[in-house]
Parts: sequence; C-alpha cells; structure tokens
Amino acid sequence: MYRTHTCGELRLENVGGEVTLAGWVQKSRKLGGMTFVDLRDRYGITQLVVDASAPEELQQTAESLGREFVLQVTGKVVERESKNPKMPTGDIEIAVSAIKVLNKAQTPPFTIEENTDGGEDLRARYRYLDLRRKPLQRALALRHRLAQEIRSYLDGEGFMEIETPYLIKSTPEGARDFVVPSRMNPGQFYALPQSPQTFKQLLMVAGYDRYFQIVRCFRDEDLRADRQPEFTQIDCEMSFVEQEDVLNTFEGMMRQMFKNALGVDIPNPLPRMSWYDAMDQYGSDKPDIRFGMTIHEVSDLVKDKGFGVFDAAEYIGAISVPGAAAYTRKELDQLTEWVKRPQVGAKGLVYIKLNEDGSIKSSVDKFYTPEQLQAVADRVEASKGDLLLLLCGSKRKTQGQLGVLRIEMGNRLGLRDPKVFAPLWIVDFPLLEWSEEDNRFYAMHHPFTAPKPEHEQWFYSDKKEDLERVCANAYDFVLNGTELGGGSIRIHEAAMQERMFEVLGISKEDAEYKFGFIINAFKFGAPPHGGLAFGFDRVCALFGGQETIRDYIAFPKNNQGRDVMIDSPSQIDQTQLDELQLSVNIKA
RNA sequence: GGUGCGGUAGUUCAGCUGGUUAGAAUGCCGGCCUGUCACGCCGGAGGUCGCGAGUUCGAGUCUCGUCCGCACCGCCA
Repeated sequence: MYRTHTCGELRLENVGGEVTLAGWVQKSRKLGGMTFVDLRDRYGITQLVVDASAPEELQQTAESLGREFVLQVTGKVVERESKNPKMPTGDIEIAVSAIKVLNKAQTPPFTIEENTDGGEDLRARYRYLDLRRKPLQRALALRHRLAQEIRSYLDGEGFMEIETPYLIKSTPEGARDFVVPSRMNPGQFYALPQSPQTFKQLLMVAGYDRYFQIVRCFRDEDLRADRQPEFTQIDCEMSFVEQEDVLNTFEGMMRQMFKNALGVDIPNPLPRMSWYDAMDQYGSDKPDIRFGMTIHEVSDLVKDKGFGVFDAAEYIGAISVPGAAAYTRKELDQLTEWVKRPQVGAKGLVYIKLNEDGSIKSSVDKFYTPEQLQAVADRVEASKGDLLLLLCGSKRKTQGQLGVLRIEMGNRLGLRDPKVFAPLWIVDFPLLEWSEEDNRFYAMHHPFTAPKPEHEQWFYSDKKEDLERVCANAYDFVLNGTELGGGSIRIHEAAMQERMFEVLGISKEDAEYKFGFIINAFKFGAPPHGGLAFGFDRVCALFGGQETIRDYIAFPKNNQGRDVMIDSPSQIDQTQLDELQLSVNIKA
C-alpha cells in the first residue's frame, strides 16, 4: 500500500497516529537543523518536518528534495508548535521517520501554485504541470460534478444515453467539416460530426423516445476564447413532445445543476423572451438580462427636426446609461471612437447628458429644444445623472450596435457580475434567414427545424415575405449574454422535410445524396419529436464564472487549433499517404 | 482573410526622443539559520533582446518582412 491517507485529510484527531503519505513536493524550507516540506496531492497539502534529532541520512534526504519530487513518506502525526490557520491541515504535521523518493523531478518552468507566474503558452506546453494547480483541478472537478448531475437527472427522467458514430458523412451546409480519409475506400472521406443531429432523430424514428449523450463534436472553424474545434455537447432528443415539454424538462435539468453544483436557485419557471423582443430591446439574440439599460426606438421623437443624419436614418435607438452624465467631453469622444471601430461599426454617436442640476447638454443641441430632448429621456425612462447614447441606421444593424454598446457600458459600470446568474429562454425564432449575398434562404437553426403549425400556410407560399415571417418552435437557453444551448421541434414528415430543402434551394438530387437516409426514415413512421443541445464546455465555464472554456477542458487547443504540448496537427509519413492514396499539394 | 496588443535571464516584466558593461522581482545554485509556512540573511550563476533584412558612426529601441502567442471581426446551418 502506497499510502494510508491523502495529503488533505489529517487533522488534530489523527495526532499520535503512524501514517504514510504520497505526493509531490510543493516547497521545502530549511531552518538550520530542521527542514519543513509541503507535500501536495489533489486533496491538499500536509507539512512534513525533519529535525536535528532525526538520523543524519534522513536529514540529508530531506534537504536534497527539489520541487515536484514524488515522495512516499512515513511518520507520526503530531500537533504543530506553531499552527497555520490558513491551511485545513494547519494544526498538524508529520514527524517524518522515513522518506522514499519515488521519483525525482526537473525544476518546473513555472510555479505550481494557485496563482502561477507562467504565461498561457508556456502552461499549454506543460499542460500536465498546469493541471496540478488548484484552479485547474477546481475547473475539472466542476465539469465532473455537472456531468454527474446531468446523467443523474436525465436518467431519472427516463432518458437513455446512446452513443452515435464519429465517422459519418460530410454534409457541407453550415460549419466546415473535419474529414478523415478512408483507406479501404480510396478517394472517399468520412466527416467528424458537427453534432449527432441526424442520428438522434433516427433514434426517435427507432422508438428510443428519450435519448441523451454527452458527446464530442467537431467544427473546422476559427477559434475563440469560447470556441474549440472539438467541443462537448449535452445532446438530447424526445418524442411525442411539444416545445413546452422540452423547455420544462431542461429547465429542470439546469435547475438541478445550479442547485447541486453551485447552491444557486434559479427562477421557476424561467423567464421567456421572444426573439423579436430580444432583438428590439437588447440588440442581441442572447441578451444579458442581469442589468437593464434596454434599447428604445426614438425615431418618431427625433426625426424631421432638421438633423439630417437622423432624418435620413431608418431607425434611431437609444440606451440610458445610469449615472454616466458625468462623462467628460474627452471620455465621450473616446466612446465615439470606440463605436466607430470596425468591431462595432457605427458611423457616429449622439449623446444627451441629463445633468444633476436638471439641465440637458447634448451633441445635437442646435437641432433640438430641451423639451424635445426631455421627451427622448422620458421614452428611455432616464432620470437626472444619466447619459443617453443614440445610434442610427438600418434597424437590425443599429439595434445590434446598441446591443454591443450596452454590453460595453454594462462592463464599465460593473453590472456584469459573474457570480450573478440570469438564465432565460429565447423563443419564437424566425425559421429562415434571407442572405442578400447568396440570394437564398438559410435555416436560422438547422434544416430539420419545423415551422410553427400556425405558420405552415406561409411555409408553403412562394412569396419571400411570407417565408420571412414563418416562425419556428425553436428555443435557445441563454445565460448572462451567452448562448448555452438551443433546439427545436423537428420536422417528422418526409414531405415537409423535402419542402424545407426546396426552400433552402437544395436540389432534390443534392438532398437525396446528402440527407436521403433521413428523408427515407421519415417514411417509416417517424414520431413527432424535438430536442436540444447544450454547449457543455460553455456551461462549465459560466458556472465557474469564466469567459474562456480552455480551463474547463483538460487538453485544449490554442488559437491556431494547435495542441502545443503534443505538437499537432503534424505531417504524416509518405507511407501513410501512399496507403491512403493521397498526395499533398500545398500552394505556395 | 482582416484588425489590435504582445515576444528582452528558467519565469513574469522594466528598459525614455537610438548612445558606455541590458536591469528588477522571482526561480535556480552555494553558505548561514531549530518553528517556518510568500521564512529570513549573505553570495553566485544565468541573455542569439523571436527570426531576417534595412536605415544609421551606432539598433533591445526606428522601418519593412516573417514566425509565434493572446483578444476580437469575418466565419461558427
């Protein structure tokens, strides 16, 4: 037996006991004749002490220990002469009688402590060392806890966890696929799934009416702090359900996750907001409702008063920033520059200051009377001390810009506390989205989403404006301005699925080639069904109060999609290429 | 594909309008130290200033290119 206890569990009541511990040397401190060693494992740290009364050889061993040496230590638990209230094990220490060095270690390139001195790239190259640190342990422990909560909840609700294949068929709609060459079928390729979407629907056809899977998915797109090329979804599907059933089931799951992992109670039921309201009031389909500062249209109040920029605009919208009337001219100029950056894309910024003394100062004073400006203030429910910010342009674009500005001001005012959780459902999404560039419709969610039954008449219309107003029974789960999941009630009839491909401009032949299997399956008694998927990595990160998902993945990839520890992707041998009958042709 | 910021001891960083021998902290090594726990004190080693061109009497510093990292835009049905 390597150890009798872990490094985190010994307390005063263990004093007098003979124990054996195993772990890593966190740090050692030598004070003349005595040496203290902090021994660490994932459960905690226990102090070892070797003093001058110990055998000479033991003293020498203790003095020779370097950071991260792996030890097996035997000794007696004793009460400390000077206790350390900062450590859970701070009342005791081990009076060591034997040290066995199980393995020596090179000095690590960064400190393995709560707050390391290492940069991101260095830590990524030595990920196995970074993972020894408490913050990473906490992150992975949270991920584990949440995965267990998901399984216990869904199991309790009668869901079956069923695995679906990773080597599937490429369907180049949406994100780029990762592809895998097939040696036995030269010139042909598998694709790695972007999600198990079609398979879970086939499981519904097969009668497994409640399915889930915590499953890896793959998308060959550029990375972000919250986007990895391989990521994990909580993928779920149910038969004989309506939207209401799906929302209730997964609200329940999230409620249990919040309660059991964080001790947080979320509202019951969760708030719901239509996609149109979200866009109008928050300029986003993933609104952060932890704070107000909502968007209001003020077009009718400011148009045709002689200010040409507004007169020419389709839409003028405003937000009220509480307590920001004290912004200086310089700060407002900087804010104007900020909204003009390409990432926001506004042409300019109009401000109205509601000073504490009741006076009003704006950047458009020569076009508007104080009464007219006050009317704008009343519309956005602003009061003395607030700063109104106005943007104009085409409706959705301007709302989007106001939404970005709103989030920025929320950040500046400290209104986006990661310890506050404000989840909600966004519902009633448009089914289709028109692309001007491609002159065709795209599925807003995916092409298996069904139109709302009451909108089906428009779905079969040939008019663009009819198709544009078709809504779907689609829903997103949004938390603190991040989309954590989404789903829909699916199409379950072959004829409607064929109509969808037609609307999307996918030819019969193409649809048959790419999705023939599912259209076919629908002809054999597909039940009404629907489901959703959550981005598990993002769920973990947000529960942990972080914006980056990397720390919640044991071995993540960097910005360029590289694993800098194992140095992948990499070239493969010519023999491998030959076997696959592939040749590499890199353009200069 | 694009934008911004960054790359200087093992590590995290400083290094001004170009100017003598490139610094600090920490880590590492050696010495002292019997109650430390961010131990303390003394001493020491440690640098291709990412790489390549260019400007200049002279480049860590300026210019161009390139590579790498991070954040963002595009992209992510």
